[in-house]
Amino acid sequence: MTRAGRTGPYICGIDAALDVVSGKWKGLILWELDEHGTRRFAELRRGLPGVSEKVMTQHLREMEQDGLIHRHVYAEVPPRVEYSLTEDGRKLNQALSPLGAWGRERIRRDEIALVDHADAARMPRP
Amino acid sequence: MTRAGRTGPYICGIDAALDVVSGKWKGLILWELDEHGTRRFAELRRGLPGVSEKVMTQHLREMEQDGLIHRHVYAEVPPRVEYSLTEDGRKLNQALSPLGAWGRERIRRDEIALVDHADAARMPRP
DNA sequence: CCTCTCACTTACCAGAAGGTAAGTACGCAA
DNA sequence: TTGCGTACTTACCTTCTGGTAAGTGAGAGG
Repeated sequence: MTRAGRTGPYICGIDAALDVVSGKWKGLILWELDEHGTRRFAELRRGLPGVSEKVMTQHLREMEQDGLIHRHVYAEVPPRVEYSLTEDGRKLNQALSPLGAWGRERIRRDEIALVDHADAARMPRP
Repeated sequence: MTRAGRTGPYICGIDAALDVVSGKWKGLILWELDEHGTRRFAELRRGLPGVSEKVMTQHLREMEQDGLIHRHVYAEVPPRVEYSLTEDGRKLNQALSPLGAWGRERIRRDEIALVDHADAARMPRP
């Protein structure tokens, strides 16, 4: 019931953690911000091919409420908004890395197809 | 498109891993099975207060398809079915533990309420 | 005889999540 | 003047998820 109480109550820590990452693009947003440090709305969106603007803002707002990211608005025209990870967000990302390794291993082993982003920047993903 | 291709394709490893744990009770099922080694359907269900039978079977079937758990049916009357983790499931559980730690820390810090299971066995949760 | 247990299955329903498409207010480039 | 880019918001629609309630079929216990 504190400021961070977007949902819950929780049964255990995993429950609480999963709740916070379980949006279709949240893992990717976390990873993008960890890679680049600071990103603007449109940059971030270009990094996640397929997100709609609506869901993008929804996710970002929730992650801000959950204390995972900072949102800095510059009073300029045209508008400029920059997103970056909080300490908590960075820690979450670190906690996610073994999970990423597990997933990558399973993709490799089972030869599950990865999406082909012809236009997206090609870089290693978590 | 192999036998394990319940969903996908995936953008990254985290994506693949989250897909496999993202059912309301899957984290708990994983943890219960890791704790007890082998559990029958009704035992498992009693360990997760609130699951419906329908969702319980759904989750178990999906986790079996995903290669996380074994399902052993004894040809007896009354029916007996035992569930246990596969090697892959055990590894996933290990990969989830930093996430659990992160979540527990956040619960502690923010004093988010945990559900009170008056009837459930009281033991530490991940 | 009635009820409970086991491990489900089925039909139905409510709410959440995510997608599309359009609108907004402003400046700058062509 | 038309369109583009910025960072959104809003309305609407579809799909997914999980919940309830009931049925199944045989055996064991009161």
